[in-house]
Amino acid sequence: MKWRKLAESRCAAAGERLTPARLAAYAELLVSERPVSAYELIALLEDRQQRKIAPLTVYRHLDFLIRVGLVHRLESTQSYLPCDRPEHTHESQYLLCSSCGRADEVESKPLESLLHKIADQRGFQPENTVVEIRGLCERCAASESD
Amino acid sequence: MKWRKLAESRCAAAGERLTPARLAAYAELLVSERPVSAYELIALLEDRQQRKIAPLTVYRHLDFLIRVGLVHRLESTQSYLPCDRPEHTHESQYLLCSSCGRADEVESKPLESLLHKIADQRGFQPENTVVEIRGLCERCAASESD
DNA sequence: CGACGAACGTTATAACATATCATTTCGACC
DNA sequence: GGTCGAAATGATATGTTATAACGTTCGTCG
Repeated sequence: MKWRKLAESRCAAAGERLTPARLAAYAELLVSERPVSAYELIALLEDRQQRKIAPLTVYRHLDFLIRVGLVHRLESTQSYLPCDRPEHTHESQYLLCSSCGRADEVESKPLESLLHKIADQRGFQPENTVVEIRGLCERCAASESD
Repeated sequence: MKWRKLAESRCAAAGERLTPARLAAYAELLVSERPVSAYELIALLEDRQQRKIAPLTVYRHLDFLIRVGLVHRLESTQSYLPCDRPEHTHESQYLLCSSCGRADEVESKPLESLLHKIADQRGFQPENTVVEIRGLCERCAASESD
């Protein structure tokens, strides 16, 4: 249950309230072993809570979780997943397996500094970066070569 | 009209047919000074041709143009733009200005090799990479600081 | 000219996301 | 404890992005 304290401390740090509904959405992402779309998340929550949930509700919770740094959005698949390293805010970089669907979070300082250098050279002020490498993870690559 | 010959040669190289409808979609992207969404493209084409165009039609044309390497899709904004360097197939990296909406294509070999190195270290076989740096372009940054 | 596959058209629908406005909850302050 | 205001939620509707299914047309090649 370490994740819960972590979530609480992240929210406290951001001056935001971690309500039961927000926590429930976050918990659902945590138990999923791969990124889920907003509508998949709705279905999961409806199933668990046995009641209807409006899309907007879930989108609001996702926005919140992203805002406080507990969740990331994958742009190339329009899906959401808990941040692997929520201790601190950081830029996200992912390896996305097109076969099994899993996402592997990477944190490469050299990559980040290179991205900023590229932007700087063009007088560009980066606000955030999207880095998503799509391909086959080690396991799927091995089984495909059979 | 250099772009037309270029488009033709790209399609010929890919063993694909460049039909009038495909060319029209490509031309429309070329004259737009910023990335357009699929539905914006539909509206532009309908306006120019004075007839209804179904979404699927445009999506097929976009798929085609992407397949032959004439067009790129921006994942973080779900929009499409002509490739700046269609002479050869390559990975795309973009600087996206959140103020004026313009996209600036970058081709950084060091960045590409770093991305591949990161993947390699994890036994990951990349198929394609998404790199989109969002922020303020030089001009917009200058005018915001007024 | 006939057969085949690629491209296109039409209609419908699925998937993803936001707008608006009313209501409730919760913490801060008295 | 009461009440005020901001934040969160709920309900309903709608906007935006993308694909499915199926039939028709068009071009190429034998």
